[in-house]
Amino acid sequence: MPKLKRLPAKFYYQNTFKLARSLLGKFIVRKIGSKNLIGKIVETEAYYGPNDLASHASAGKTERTKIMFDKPGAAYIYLIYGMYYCFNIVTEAKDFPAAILIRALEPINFSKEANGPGKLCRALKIDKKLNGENLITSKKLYLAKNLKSTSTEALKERRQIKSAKRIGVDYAGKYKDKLWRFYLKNNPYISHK
DNA sequence: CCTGGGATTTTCT
DNA sequence: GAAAATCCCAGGA
Repeated sequence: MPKLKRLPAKFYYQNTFKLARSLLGKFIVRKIGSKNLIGKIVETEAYYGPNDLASHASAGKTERTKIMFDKPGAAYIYLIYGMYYCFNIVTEAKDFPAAILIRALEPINFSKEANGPGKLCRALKIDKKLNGENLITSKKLYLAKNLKSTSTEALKERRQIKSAKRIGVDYAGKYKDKLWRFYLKNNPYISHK
């Protein structure tokens, strides 16, 4: 088990695309009762700004999407296809809508599959009750890094980052082919190749 | 390898 | 009333 340290507010205050890459190799900690479920992030997707047609925020600020306009470090969680929740991390300054969808985790101390945004939320028991949760202060859900990771290990992992088209957004016009999905090359837990 | 459909419900038009 | 940032299963090539 890696020794983990919660990521500070500062971590979330960086450009969305940089952050989407920085998140790879970091850990999600989900506390349920006295137990922690821990997974390593291996795949992310960026949704950026009011013009990105793949983003919910392109339709404007609504009851559902208002969290995307919040400050960095908020959790945006929504129900998709009537069955699955998706977990996102809000980025960019207040009132600029952007978020990063966490698409896949490598399970560290649990056995359920988490290779896909819906499966990930099912495995970590993330639902709408956690929508708007502040990841910087929350006791139930937060992000962390490996305290013992050396700089050479971190560098090695950085070199494993690949980018690709986002999944399931063929309707998004000129935004559908943006290479805004990021994943760790050769990691067996990513949702798509 | 690929394509298509069903499950299930919130959200927006 | 249709669509949706998904997943799983069946069937065809």
